[in-house]
Amino acid sequence: MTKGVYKIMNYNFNEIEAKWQKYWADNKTFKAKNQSDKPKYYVLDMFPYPSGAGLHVGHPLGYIASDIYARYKRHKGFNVLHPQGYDSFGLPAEQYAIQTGQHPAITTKENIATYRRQLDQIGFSFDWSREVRTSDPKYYKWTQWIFIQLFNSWFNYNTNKAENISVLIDVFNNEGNANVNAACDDDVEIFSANNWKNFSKAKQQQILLQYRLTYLAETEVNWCPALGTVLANDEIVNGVSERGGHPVVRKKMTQWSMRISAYAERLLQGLDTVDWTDSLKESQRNWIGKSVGASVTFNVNDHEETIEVFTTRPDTIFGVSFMTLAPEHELVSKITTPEQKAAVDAYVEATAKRSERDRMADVKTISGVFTGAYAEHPFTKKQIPIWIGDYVLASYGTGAVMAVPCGDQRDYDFAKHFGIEILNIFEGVDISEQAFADKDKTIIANSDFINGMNYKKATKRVIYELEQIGQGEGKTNYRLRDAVFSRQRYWGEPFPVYYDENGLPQMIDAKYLPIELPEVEKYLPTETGEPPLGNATKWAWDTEKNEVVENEKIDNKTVFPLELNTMPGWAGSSQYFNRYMDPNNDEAIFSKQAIDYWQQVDLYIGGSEHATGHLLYSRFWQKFMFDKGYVNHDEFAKKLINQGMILGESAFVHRIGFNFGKTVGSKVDFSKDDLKNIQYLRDKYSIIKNVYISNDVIIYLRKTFNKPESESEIEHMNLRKSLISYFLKPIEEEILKFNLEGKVMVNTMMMNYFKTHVPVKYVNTKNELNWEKLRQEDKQYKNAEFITNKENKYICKRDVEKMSKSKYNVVNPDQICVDYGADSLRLYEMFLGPLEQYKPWNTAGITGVHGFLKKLWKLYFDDNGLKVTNTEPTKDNLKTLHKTIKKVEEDIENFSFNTSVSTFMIAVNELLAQKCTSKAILQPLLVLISPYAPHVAEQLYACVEFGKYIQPDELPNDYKGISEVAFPKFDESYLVESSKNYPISFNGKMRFTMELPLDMSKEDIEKAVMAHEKTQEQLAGRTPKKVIVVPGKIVNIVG
RNA sequence: GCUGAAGUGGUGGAAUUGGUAGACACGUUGGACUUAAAAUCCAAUGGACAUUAGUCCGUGCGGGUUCAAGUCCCGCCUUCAGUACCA
Repeated sequence: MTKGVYKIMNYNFNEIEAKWQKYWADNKTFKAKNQSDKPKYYVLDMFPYPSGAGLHVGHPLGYIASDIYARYKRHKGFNVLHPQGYDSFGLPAEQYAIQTGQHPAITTKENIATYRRQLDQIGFSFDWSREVRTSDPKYYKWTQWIFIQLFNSWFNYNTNKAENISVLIDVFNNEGNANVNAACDDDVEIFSANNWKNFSKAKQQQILLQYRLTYLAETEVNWCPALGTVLANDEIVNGVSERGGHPVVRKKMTQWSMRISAYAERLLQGLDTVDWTDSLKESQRNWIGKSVGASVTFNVNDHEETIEVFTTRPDTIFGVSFMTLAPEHELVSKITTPEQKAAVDAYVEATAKRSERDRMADVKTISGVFTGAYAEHPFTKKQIPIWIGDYVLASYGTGAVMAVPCGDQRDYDFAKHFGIEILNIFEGVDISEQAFADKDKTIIANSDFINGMNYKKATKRVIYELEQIGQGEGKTNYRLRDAVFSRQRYWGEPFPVYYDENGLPQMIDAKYLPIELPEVEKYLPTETGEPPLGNATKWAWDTEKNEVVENEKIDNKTVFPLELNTMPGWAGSSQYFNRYMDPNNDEAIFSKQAIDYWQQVDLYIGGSEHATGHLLYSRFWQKFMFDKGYVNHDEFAKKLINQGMILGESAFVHRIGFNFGKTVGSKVDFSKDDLKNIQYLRDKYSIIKNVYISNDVIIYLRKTFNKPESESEIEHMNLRKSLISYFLKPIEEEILKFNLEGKVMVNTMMMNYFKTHVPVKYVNTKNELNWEKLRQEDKQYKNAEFITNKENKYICKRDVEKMSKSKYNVVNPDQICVDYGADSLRLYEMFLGPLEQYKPWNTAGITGVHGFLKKLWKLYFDDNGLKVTNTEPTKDNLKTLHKTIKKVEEDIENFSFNTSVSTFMIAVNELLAQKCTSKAILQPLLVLISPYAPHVAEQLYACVEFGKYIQPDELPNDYKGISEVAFPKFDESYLVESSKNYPISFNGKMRFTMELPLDMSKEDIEKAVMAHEKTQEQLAGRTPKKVIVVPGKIVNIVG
């Protein structure tokens, strides 16, 4: 047999896939045009961070789903935009640079090359001409540009949108700031127009900074001096850095912030207009954390200061019996009485020592101290004791609460604990056991002017009364904080900012962008604690030449120092979806024509881990861009789907260890050496190193009977004993050697068990470990001893976990593409289960879909070559095809890709059984399959088209391929049946089926069923009480 | 605690507005082909009882509605994810 013939008859996926991938690339098959008569459709994936580890099988899941949808939409006649790029700034590359000195740009480039190779081999229909990389100066030029736009804007609450800062300056010039209703810092001073005009330029700049959408502010951060960097909360464990265990201190730093809080309400409202999952919307709502209530001002006895609190329950104001301040509250030191000072100071100090984590974790302990001071109730003028307590958080609201023990469980617990009065202001409610927090059932009592009112009415009235006496107003509070936008890192976007002679930030004119990252010797912070950019020698801005110049030229007259911080990871990803529309534009972030055509993302697919980070910041920037008129939608993604994670099946090897007990008794004396030797034994045998025990043996060892009774129990314990004696032998020898006999006891009932991850590639589907190979290839196991079971097999324990390098359970798609092909991989990833669900990966199962593709091939080719003919399709052929069209179309529209794969399998099984060779069936079938398995579909489609086996390089130049062939039209008439196999149930239980015509009347069906011999058999002489006939569905006989 | 998602064979998972539970695969077992292996093909496969016919049980648990419930209602349990002393 010649090789050429061999190729035709068999499904040679490696060759087919490589050739078609090249064909698509050469012909720019998936290049999207910015102008078209077709309707547009924008399908987007969350772009990846190109890590050094490359892709594992979990990564492409969402990309495959979006690719299927994109290809489907092309078949449906849409002009589809389906781009891909890289979120290529980030910490791992910088970490690697610190360790090796390798420039992050180089590692990033290499990693991207790996990603690209891996993505290409899966056969995605990406338009690579639109690729973006966030670390590319051509791209981050526009990230810097947006930063400047934000700097030059402020948020006007009256118009509820961002406006140009010049508008605000005009207002200041005309009337000062008293009537400005803007998102701004808390401590803005009130000034008149005249004041403003007389302020120095520097002072004016400082004031404007308090209004800008991006601004410099003092922020409290977790500073790690040893690492020279700020750490996130979860990078700190027990008060020291997770990495290296260095001390961490709270420190105030001047950093750029983004005034996202200005958009809190619009970010919340906007959620109602997008088709995103409920869980995702819910997390964003939680994150924004809107609460409606009132702010109330309490006067403090004998002090000028007042305490402002926020409450969601102004209706319970007559139930206030004390106030609680956060220990950090600035008033604490001012109002504490001399008698209470010692106690308060001690409490404040103790609180400061506890990390935020500790404080949050410890919810049960009630603690607090009385300050000795009293506030005055705004209505009753009663004296209210002021306490401090760490259940009140300085960072939320005003850091103070009016405590209403009867209506709030925490206040209730606090009051009970310290014996503070608990007033009951609820009609007919017992509060002797717990607080009553149900707003809806509230009827107010003992509350002066609001007695008998419900929650809503009372709230309204109290706010009105508070406003009358000038001690409060209705207020809405948001949990959403402004976002810190500075990072003390090298590998991020530089700010287009220099600092003038007054140390105030100035924006570099947009026409000089990008400001490129400078070269540095070291990627670590400087010795003086400045960010890594502080190492750059050429990092100053010349305002005359408008270029970056050497630091030594800084004279603070025309040459100024540049900003040393860089932007955070989310900067580059917050507008990338719009940049894809026109990614090579040097004149603008995108052309008007491009944004007018593509509008917004129609379908966005990505992981749910970005729910409150990327997806919130992007919405914020999009709303800003909308306010400025750059984009025409204030939500960037119409529909969003979260793909679930693919989990790995980790494998474990086991070790055991023994515990040693000292013999108790007055006769036993332990010398110093004895104690030392016992410690030595404990250290050595608490885990027996290098001895690994098969999991079934471990299960055996773990099963013990304290009082073995039955024969099998006794036998089990005897066997166990002999097994253990094997491990005990060396230990007993050492005990003898140290003369410790009789002084120590080895506990064989309570042993220590340890499990360790072992690379899954050494474990087969029967969970057997190839320990010989492991010992050869992994140094760690070079001298290891493996205790096997009776069959001489070593069995591993398996567990489903997140796929990660550290768990040794990653499965690489490269090998799968080699062994089974990209089409098999694509089908299998979809076949695993619903897109949004978490599911474990099991490579063994891929033979199922691979077998399907081979069967598909056999539908078109046999030993004699192509089988497809122009014969008329049979009724059954048409039925199979149209049933498949219907189901697949519904499935894709519902993103239920797993069920389509089954549908294909059923269709191919049926057509093979029908011995179908009809082109009229077999060609449209390929269009259905094409989004899922594009390579094999393209190949077979071309073969059917030209009536012979044909290679991509033999195709005529004007051949268009399958990608834009119209999706087959579903025709209901082929599915119309004349009869139905009715299930016949008795009392709801199906007993047998009966073939009956569909146009049969209810009465006739009943007659036919009753006449059936099996019906009489089932009834056994009984007369049915009732016969339910649902035509076309079911017959149920009751009685 | 709150919010969201989910509990179906040995495994991944199907099941439209309530209407034949377990589609389609994996795995397992048996068989065919082969010197053998691979590949391929055929058959069986929720559990229990039964020679067969068939019967009973079965979608996390307990109730309910209905001729009929995996699906609807009420009350629980478990798992996963997010979030948290949010005033």
